[in-house]
Amino acid sequence: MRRLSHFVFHPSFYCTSSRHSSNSKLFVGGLSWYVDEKSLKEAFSSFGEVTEVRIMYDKNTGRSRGFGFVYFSSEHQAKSAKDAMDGKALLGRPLRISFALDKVRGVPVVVPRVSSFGDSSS
DNA sequence: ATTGAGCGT
Repeated sequence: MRRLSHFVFHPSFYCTSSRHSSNSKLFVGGLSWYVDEKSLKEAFSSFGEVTEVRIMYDKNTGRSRGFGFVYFSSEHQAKSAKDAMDGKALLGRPLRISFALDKVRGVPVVVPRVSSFGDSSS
């Protein structure tokens, strides 16, 4: 028996501490440059509850970059949608679905709180 | 106007 990679890493491997990890976030690529968020949501709503759909658009031309992100209510739905829609085609183009990374602007930044005003030496 | 792997404010 040829044993392929039985090592299935959890998507949570990339996130060490987060309320909403990437396990519920799906990176959808290979999208057509004419696909809208609503169309993508409609295409993924059949596999789970899509809470949010974000497609990256170009800042200059305004066209879609051909990739976006799909937010699911649960990891189960995201995984199911990925396993179901990954490899399929939308608007004539095959979709590339994978778990999104933890790229978020709201990074927990540590703010040094000065609780003592006795520091007069700047 | 076009192009086709990717990971975003």
